[in-house]
Amino acid sequence: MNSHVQNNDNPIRTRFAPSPTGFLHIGGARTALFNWLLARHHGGAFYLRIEDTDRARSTQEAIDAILDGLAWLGLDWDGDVVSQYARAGRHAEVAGQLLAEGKAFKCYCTSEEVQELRDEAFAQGRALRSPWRDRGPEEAPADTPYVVRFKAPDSDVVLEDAVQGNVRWAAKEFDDLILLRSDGSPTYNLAVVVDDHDMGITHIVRGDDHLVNGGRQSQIYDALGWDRPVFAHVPLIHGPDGKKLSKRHGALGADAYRDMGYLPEGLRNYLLRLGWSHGDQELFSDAEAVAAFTLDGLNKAPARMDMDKLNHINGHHMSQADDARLIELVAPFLDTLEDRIDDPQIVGQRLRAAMPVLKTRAATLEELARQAYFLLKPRPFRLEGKAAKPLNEEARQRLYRLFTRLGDLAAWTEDALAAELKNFAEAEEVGFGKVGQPLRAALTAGAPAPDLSLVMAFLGREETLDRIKDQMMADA
RNA sequence: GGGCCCUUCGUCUAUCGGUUAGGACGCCAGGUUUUCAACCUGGAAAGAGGGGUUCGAUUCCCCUAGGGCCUGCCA
Repeated sequence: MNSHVQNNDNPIRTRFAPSPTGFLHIGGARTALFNWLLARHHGGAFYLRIEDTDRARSTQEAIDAILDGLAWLGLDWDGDVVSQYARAGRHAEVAGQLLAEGKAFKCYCTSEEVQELRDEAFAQGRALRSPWRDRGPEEAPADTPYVVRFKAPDSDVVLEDAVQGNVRWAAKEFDDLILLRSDGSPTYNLAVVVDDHDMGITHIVRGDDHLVNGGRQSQIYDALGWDRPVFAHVPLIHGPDGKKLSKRHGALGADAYRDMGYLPEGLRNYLLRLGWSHGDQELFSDAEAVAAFTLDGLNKAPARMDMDKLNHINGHHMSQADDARLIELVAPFLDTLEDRIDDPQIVGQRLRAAMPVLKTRAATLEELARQAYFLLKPRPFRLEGKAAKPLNEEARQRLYRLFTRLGDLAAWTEDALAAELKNFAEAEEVGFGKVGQPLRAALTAGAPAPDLSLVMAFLGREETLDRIKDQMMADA
């Protein structure tokens, strides 16, 4: 048990709080996953809040993309989505309280003055301090715009982070940060603290790019006399080169992974193991993940994206997935295949028969479609190049004899077919290759496919015999 | 410039002072073999460098190097 587990009187409440300036990228997806898992593990609640206080950069498209991404990943949130912008009044109210208590002040500096102060602070290796923090309101110039700044405390700051441990900063490292802009709107650090407090958030799991903000926000919690939540700053995901994750290295939206044919549970499992571990266990079902996830397993070092491992893990979940669901999910990928049978009844029949086998052979839905293609190839088809090679005159005559025997076969099952092929090869007094190669060519034209007895079982007697006949009758 | 965080096989990681440093992906070899996969067996592969502390350091401390984050009237 870790020290952050809450008792039943104080259930865990987590949140994911993206700013709607783009899609749900892979790092955000992982952060959301951790928060979701933590809440589900403890039987708590997981909330979604959109940090849209920057009106110029927030878009409805981005909000929709994030919601879609979360929904696809299966990370369901509790309650309504909270808009931070809609809570601006409450933020201003809290800022007013801080002002009244002398923990914040109005700063009348012009942007030029601030720039000068900043340069000076920078040169001295300390954070910015506004001269207005100690001036009385009587000195305030009339009709001059002001911002409300937090009066940075003089004491050092210690953040007790569940992942990073205790992190300490000297008081001079934190500036008098702006709480309310000159137009009265709240800034990030104020809004986050107020919202997390009001929403009853107990655990904040987010990227460690917010670690310093955790220090700043701690000061605000303390100034307000509010209990600080548990902070857990998780390392960011890096690209394969160890540098910041770039688009070509997988910094894609969740929808891009969906379009590449990954299963949500596959991506979830992969993301879970990126920066979190549970002994030697690599593969997790959803139930296992929920049961095993605690903050203890979180790692401190950044992890790199590895598509090979994603493929492997996704492949495992493919083989575990429900057949009917896969048939549905693979449809759009089948549509990208050229020249295929599209009779829904035949397609459905063959896919249902073959799916239990096909799904163990593919890492993604895209690959599953390629593996299924041999089922949907319209006949008659012409063999070309390598695929045509096994079909010499001798092989054609042998195929004819096989054709006859298969036509008489009583039961058209995998076992019966396997036995029949074996018997046939023995009767012909040839190695199985002399039978299998031409037969495979005739049935699949070189397309990837499973064992031949399975191929024939999936295709059915009629289609199998027709495909063989096609090649017996084809021009040499 | 300042502050903070990070550093075990190529990659993801286990190890909570004493291990032949374990597992997974990938890779290599072999097996299976009727295509492509899958699968099975085996193999190569790691504590960034330097100081300490200790009977003993991957593990604790310091320095260096490398990487990252913050230093906005962005979040």
